[in-house]
Amino acid sequence: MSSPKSATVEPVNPDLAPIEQQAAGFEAVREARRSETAEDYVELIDDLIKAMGEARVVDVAARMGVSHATVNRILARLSKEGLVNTQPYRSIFLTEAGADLAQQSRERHRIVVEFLCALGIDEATAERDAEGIEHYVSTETIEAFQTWTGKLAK
Amino acid sequence: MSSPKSATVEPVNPDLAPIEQQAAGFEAVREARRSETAEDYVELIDDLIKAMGEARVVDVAARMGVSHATVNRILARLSKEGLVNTQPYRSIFLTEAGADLAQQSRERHRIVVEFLCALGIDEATAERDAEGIEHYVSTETIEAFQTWTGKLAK
DNA sequence: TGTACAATGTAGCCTAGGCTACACATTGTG
DNA sequence: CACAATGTGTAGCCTAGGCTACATTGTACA
Repeated sequence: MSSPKSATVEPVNPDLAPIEQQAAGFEAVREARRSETAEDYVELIDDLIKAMGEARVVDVAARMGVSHATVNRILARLSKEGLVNTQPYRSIFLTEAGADLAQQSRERHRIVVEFLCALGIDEATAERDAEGIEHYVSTETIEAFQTWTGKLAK
Repeated sequence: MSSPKSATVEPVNPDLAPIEQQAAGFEAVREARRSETAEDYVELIDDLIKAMGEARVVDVAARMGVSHATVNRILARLSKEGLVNTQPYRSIFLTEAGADLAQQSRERHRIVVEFLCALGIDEATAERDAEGIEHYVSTETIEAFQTWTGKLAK
């Protein structure tokens, strides 16, 4: 290496965050990413059941924009994790845990969208951004969003 | 299936978004996810170079909270994509494209953090949340954040 | 100068989540 | 009732990004 230095030490330069803190942050993001798929799927399945009476693989695939093979693979995982109940050639059902997660996800999603709209962002963009954002927002931030949506609305 | 229905058609129930629009949204999120790793790495590498004079695999690994093997694998991809220059056993350099990307990422990151802080969120939380959020925020929303940070600061 | 140690590189394994191609079920209809 | 069409399941391949274990290189110092 160009200059040997002792080892992985705290920065001489104070511009950088503490190592452990930064690493924990990235780990938290990776953790959030892991649950993202599950949240998106149970939320969509719940929407479909509410709106159409049932959730079918073909509809989930169309709305997620993926192949039905991908949906099947993910459903197998969600089933293993106790979020959905599936039987061959039957439509998809949420377990109680799955329904709870869907409910929470929908709520977070709603809060984020409403907040973005309160900032003056058009609804379509707010929807798109919320889809990506909602999984990475801490409880504190969600609460702040809620508070500010009320304040900005006046 | 429990009720046959014709096929994947527009919802009878109007609660659901149009299929193509929803699918495009999820596709956009997947697209953003693909560039997320690249952005995080070039930003970190740039930070390390600025703060310590060079970016080494061992430091990147410590700060990302992953093994050095993972860093090497990702550096190989970034190198293939023209974002970094690496030579065996030498420290890591950014290409011009990599430096540009780092600059943009840092800017987005800063805007998001400042906005969250303006909402009253403590800086540590703002930093953590920004790490996840910054990759999924549209240009419109970034601009709105900037505008509101000014307004809220008064 | 040799050698131990730290850093880097590499191989191989894993999960997640994409895909296509092909196999099998279900169901509406001729 | 049979069969075509649609939906569902499965196999196999790919990339990304985790890991551990082991090999190799560079550097510092005894």
